[in-house]
Amino acid sequence: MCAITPSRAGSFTSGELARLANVNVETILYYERIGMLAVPPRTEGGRRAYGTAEVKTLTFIRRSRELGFSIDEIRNLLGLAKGGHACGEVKAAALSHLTSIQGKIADLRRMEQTLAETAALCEGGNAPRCPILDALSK
Amino acid sequence: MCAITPSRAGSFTSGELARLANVNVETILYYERIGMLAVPPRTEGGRRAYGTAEVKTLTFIRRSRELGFSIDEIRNLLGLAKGGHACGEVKAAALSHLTSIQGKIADLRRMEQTLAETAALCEGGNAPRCPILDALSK
DNA sequence: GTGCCTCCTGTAGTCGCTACAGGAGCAAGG
DNA sequence: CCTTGCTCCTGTAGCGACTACAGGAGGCAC
Repeated sequence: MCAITPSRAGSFTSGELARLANVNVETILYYERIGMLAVPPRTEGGRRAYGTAEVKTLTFIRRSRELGFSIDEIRNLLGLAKGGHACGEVKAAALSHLTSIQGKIADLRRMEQTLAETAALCEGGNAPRCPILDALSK
Repeated sequence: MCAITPSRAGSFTSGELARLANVNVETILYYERIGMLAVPPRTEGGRRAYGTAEVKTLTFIRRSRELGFSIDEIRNLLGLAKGGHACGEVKAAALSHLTSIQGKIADLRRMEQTLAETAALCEGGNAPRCPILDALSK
């Protein structure tokens, strides 16, 4: 499962962290810049040295992003996770996000519906007037 | 329906066009900048003077955006509309876009499902460990 | 005349990265 | 010891589709 071992005792480079958490190195640097990841200590050579906690945090961020949470929402969740015992607030955030996802689904279904109806009006071929184009300029 | 009349004989200012097509003035300027709207003639005072064709074009763009077409896709559709008799290509574009919308819906439904399952694990309250947070860092 | 509204130009910000450029270090192979 | 190639570093610019100003001019009503 975990084929990547730390290059130095107990610390990972940014590339190793990237592979472990399944994100790009550039994304890690970006997260550091915007304050999503703590600034890590450096090795003597000036390279970033991460621990296993960062692997967890970064994986948390990636999973949350995959579920459509915004960076700000995730920042919030991380804050709650740090504080501990805020399960109620976490659940509320999750349910609120769920609602917004359902809203987006509803929007897309309306688009799908309209587009399907409109496309159905059209025979294709080389007709001089296209009912799809007509429908779009109303 | 059409409460806005041209301020000069047969031509609209950018503000009038904006209200007619239901977009922001800034959006019109932006579209001009990126070549989506033709550069209009100016009045003596230096203001843009649009005709009814621009109302149609801009409405077309807005409606297409509402259906989730990208600016580039719309540029394409406008090109086809200009050429005339390209009904087949228009229909193909519409169906291809429909497929991509359906893909997005499927993505969101997966998110919805995962999020709902995850949220259901959680009792809320002030529990020390939160199953939602746990699920997110795996 | 004076206040307000619209219009103009131009630039910078949004979100979440991605893609470079240009330089330094580090490990393996010859 | 030297080269080769990989990774790492910093910093900046680009994407898409706008939005939000700043700063100035013109025009209309009171």
